[in-house]
Amino acid sequence: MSENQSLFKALADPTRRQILKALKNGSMNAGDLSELFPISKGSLSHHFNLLKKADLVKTRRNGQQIIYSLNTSVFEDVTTLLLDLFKAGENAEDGEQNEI
Amino acid sequence: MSENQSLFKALADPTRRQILKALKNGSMNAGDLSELFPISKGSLSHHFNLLKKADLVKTRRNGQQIIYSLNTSVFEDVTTLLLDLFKAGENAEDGEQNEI
DNA sequence: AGTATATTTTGATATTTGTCAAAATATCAA
DNA sequence: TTGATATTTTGACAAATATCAAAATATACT
Repeated sequence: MSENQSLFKALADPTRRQILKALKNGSMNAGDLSELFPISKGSLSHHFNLLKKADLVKTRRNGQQIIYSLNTSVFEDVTTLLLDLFKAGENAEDGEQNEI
Repeated sequence: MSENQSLFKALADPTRRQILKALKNGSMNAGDLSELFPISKGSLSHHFNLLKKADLVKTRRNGQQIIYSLNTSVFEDVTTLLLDLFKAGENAEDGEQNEI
């Protein structure tokens, strides 16, 4: 799957958007995150995985825990992609046409 | 489906993003759009419908043709939603918390 | 080594999504 | 009104997705 596609797909699920929102003000481990959602830890882990593949979150391990945090640098990418979708005259330069 | 959800879902498909991109520099009718894509007109019409529900495109009829154009005002909404997802300290105001 | 805790992975399943072909609808033009 | 063109709608189907329970993995503690 293309990089952009995995990014848009990752944003298309409400649970994943809630996860991002929960991480806005600081990192959280998987267990604490799981208490915010009424789904199994397995399902949540699946969502973490998609967010990670889309480069929307970073992880580090601290002992038994996996700590998730936002990868805010991707935000700029999303903005660029949206501009590319909507704004006439703001096309990607030749040869670096953004994949849509 | 919530307004935001239909918006994110609509953006999650590559064909639909291509449609938006094709409309960036001006409106097009359904038939001309269909020549840009290797899928049936029925399938394309389905995509048009989702884009319309997400308020990403507007339509008008001109005789037998349906003319699609971008609804650029929604671009601001998307930007707001993304800020709400990523930027700490830029939360929606109380009582008008953005649905995610 | 053995047990407990945190998290991910796997396999199964129900739902959603994108697609096509064919039927239906709308408009135009003779 | 009849026929042609443009588009949407419908019904069927395959592929993708979200979910769960259970098994597997990784780390910590005694």
